[in-house]
Amino acid sequence: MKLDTSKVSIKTSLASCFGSNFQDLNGSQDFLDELATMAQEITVEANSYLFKESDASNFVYIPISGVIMLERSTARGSRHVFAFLFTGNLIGLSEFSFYTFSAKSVSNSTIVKINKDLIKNVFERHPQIAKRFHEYTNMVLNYILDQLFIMGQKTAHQRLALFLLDMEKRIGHGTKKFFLPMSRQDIADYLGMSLETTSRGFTSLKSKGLISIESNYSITLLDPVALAEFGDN
Amino acid sequence: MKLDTSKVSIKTSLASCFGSNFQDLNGSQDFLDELATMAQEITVEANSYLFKESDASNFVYIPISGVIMLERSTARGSRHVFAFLFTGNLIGLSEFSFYTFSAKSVSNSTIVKINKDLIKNVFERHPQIAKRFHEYTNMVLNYILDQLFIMGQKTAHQRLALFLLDMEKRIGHGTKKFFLPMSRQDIADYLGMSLETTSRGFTSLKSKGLISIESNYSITLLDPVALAEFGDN
DNA sequence: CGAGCCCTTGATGCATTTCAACGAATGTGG
DNA sequence: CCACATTCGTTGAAATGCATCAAGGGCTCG
Repeated sequence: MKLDTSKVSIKTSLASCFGSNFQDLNGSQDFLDELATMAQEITVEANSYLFKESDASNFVYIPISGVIMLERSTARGSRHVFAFLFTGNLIGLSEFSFYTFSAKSVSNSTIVKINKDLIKNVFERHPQIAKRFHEYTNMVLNYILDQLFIMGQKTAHQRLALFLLDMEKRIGHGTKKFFLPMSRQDIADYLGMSLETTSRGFTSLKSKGLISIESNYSITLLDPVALAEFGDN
Repeated sequence: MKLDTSKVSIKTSLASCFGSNFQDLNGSQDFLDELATMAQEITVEANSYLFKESDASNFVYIPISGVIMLERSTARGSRHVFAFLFTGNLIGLSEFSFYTFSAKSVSNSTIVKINKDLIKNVFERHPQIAKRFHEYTNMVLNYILDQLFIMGQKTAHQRLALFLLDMEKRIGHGTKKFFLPMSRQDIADYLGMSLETTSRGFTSLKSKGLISIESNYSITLLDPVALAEFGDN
């Protein structure tokens, strides 16, 4: 029940949710103080669940390290992955009282867990912070719209190319070589295709000279511009 | 520049955005008064644009009658339809200063056009109304997540079945026979498939005895339960 | 070294797109 | 009101993309 809000990792994660000039916002200190006493830092093992579909949505989570995957499973055993979330992303922003998807940790993760009532309280006292939060929601909405567009219009291999570009931006922050934390199956379930098609996609992008595969989880984008062009066509 | 906020059609549209007990909310009268003097009711002809992608997003729109389609077009001429919006839906809730899609009227429409500054102002004065608005955003987000799931996991004919069920709920409000306002091409671009596949989908659902097609735009769901089952599998 | 897991590759079949032609509905000008 | 043009929807045939089934390869861990 004690969170060290002076840690750089926590500060940067919060800044990524609430804007880079978060510290200057009216009420930010009050918010940080509340977090320091009421929020907690938890660790989650790889492959275990943060929460499951239809659990009561009492908490909001912000990953500090590691990767979280949001998923939903169908009546007939198949699975859909909605999103991969990294450091500084925000999980559980829904205003519904139950989660509509599960959150599973892909790797060992460190996560800040915040009581939703605390958040709501802060929002009521500090409209500026609430506003930032809603801007974040809006950004997410736009991100999902883009994803919807990709799902509707692109071939499997194009979706994979665009996925890798997105991961480069979010994991590698522009470094062409980066570590892909999720399995081929996870990617397949995210992009709405079979595991085999994902694998063939990797092979195809490799043989086109667009990427190189050092190991299953280490990828280098050899030609991001051409990769983007391939994805956009 | 004068809006008759006492009209039933306008009241119901607002209620649908801001909740059924909107009138009881703190500040709702103030909001209505502002709308009465500052908002306007406009009419838009079929096939004309309310706004286009990358226009400055200065207004928020609420359809009173008619159908609006949100679309984006690609570099190479293809088009994606994000959503069909009906009476009481809300358009342009983005906090970005430019729209990221175009809004096109499918039929002749009547629309309430509200200046975004007015909205922002009201939200600052009345947090309760702002909150309703954000709940609405959240609902939209969940709706799009469902759509993403459908796009990733379902076959073309299943997507069509689920689309028809959604339209029944939103247009017919549960009346099995209803008027489909959009063309086959619009549906195809919404569901991410070709016009021909859409057409074959209609034929297939008809021959399965799930729907009947009185005319191109008049559809009856003969067996909604079976249709839902077909879509869910 | 062997078991198990994840990934890759090959072969086949089905779903969907594409190309092409036809039919139905709608609108226009004579 | 009819002939014609035009738009929109349906249907067929061929080609393609992707899923599925099945087998093999490579890595990791006991």
